Amino acid sequence: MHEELKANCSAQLDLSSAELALVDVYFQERILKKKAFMLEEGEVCNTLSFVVEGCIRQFHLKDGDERTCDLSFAGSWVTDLKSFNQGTPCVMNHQALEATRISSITKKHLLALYVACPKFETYGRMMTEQVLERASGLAMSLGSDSPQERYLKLLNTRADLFQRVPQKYIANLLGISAESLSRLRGRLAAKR
Amino acid sequence: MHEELKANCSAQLDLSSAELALVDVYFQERILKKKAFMLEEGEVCNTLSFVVEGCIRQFHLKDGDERTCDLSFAGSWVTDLKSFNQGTPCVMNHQALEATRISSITKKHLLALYVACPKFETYGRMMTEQVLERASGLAMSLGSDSPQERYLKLLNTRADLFQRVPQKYIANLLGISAESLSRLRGRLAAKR
DNA sequence: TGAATTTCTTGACCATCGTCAACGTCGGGG
DNA sequence: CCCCGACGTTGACGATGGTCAAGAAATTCA
Repeated sequence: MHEELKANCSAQLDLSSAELALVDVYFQERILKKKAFMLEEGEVCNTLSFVVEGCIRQFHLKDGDERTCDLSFAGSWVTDLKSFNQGTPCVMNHQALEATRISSITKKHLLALYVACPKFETYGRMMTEQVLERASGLAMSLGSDSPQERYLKLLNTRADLFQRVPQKYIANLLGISAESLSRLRGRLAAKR
Repeated sequence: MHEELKANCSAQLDLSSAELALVDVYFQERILKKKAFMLEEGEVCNTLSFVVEGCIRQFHLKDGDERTCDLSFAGSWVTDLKSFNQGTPCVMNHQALEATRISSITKKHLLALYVACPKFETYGRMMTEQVLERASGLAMSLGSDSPQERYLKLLNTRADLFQRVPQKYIANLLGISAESLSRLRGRLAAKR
């Protein structure tokens, strides 16, 4: 149980096997069917989740249609940090794009885990940093790069996405419409 | 000394006057002349700064010209969080747009302050959350709203910016060129 | 105050984007 | 096995954006 999560913990923290066993105590495995929602806009996000396999899409509704803001795959942490921290309603829907398995911990359990083993606080801080870095990277790219540059960067770093995820979601992530992404790809293909 | 910072602390934490006095011990006031740099791209950011008065512009160079990514005014915290936390080189230049006064604390002093009075850890967490929320808000707006929507939102929430900050920097922040912002304003003005 | 610099606006031109609509393809569910 | 729906592509069109260049307006500084 929670093998992948434990491996991730062990890679970052120096934990005894007793400490590592705490993961089984406080985390819970959840299996989401394709298209199932992990969290809906307006709810309070009271869990922090580690994606074991599959993919979670974050989106919100803008004038009635969906805007995909992020995609998270195995090894990533997913939560609405503001909602989680402050208990306010969250802004994003979190939906499984594929059959997805996650290891989740509730806020209450997380705090208990911190008490049981303070080393995990370091881990918590690192999760926050991961989420923050992701957000600032997105903001910087959206503010400074052209759609084409963003597309090429994504293609270079995460070519696998295009095999797994419908392009319309990727287009959203790049800040353009699905049609524009299709044309952008066409233009680039024509050039060589 | 540090009156504004202390007021901000007191508003968020319940501190005795002895605890509040720690601010004077660990923080340092800095005065930046107009156009002075607080931090340059590539350096390690080892301070966390509270803007007392004035304005800090964050920008980075993209193909030789500047991209303003954020503007911070009195009451905001400024740092390159990733660089600060991990000791890596920062990505942004931080420049005073006006004569600016800040209360700064180094990483070393911050850790010492946490030891001297753990209540400040809560404050530290809140700073991180403020920075994170700012970054995600920017990312969401850049990904989902049109330049015009972003402009109108900014005008509604921070109309004062346009009195203080050159439009070319605001244009950058909105993700468009200075000329486009000028035209956008022209279009909107023509409509009423 | 007056000159120099910076900032803002405007024009011209082309590239790209969003939208609406139509159409072909593919894959899963009945 | 077939059909329906989701997905990707393409076309047309108007709107908007980027860039380069020039000039007007405002600000700065000596």
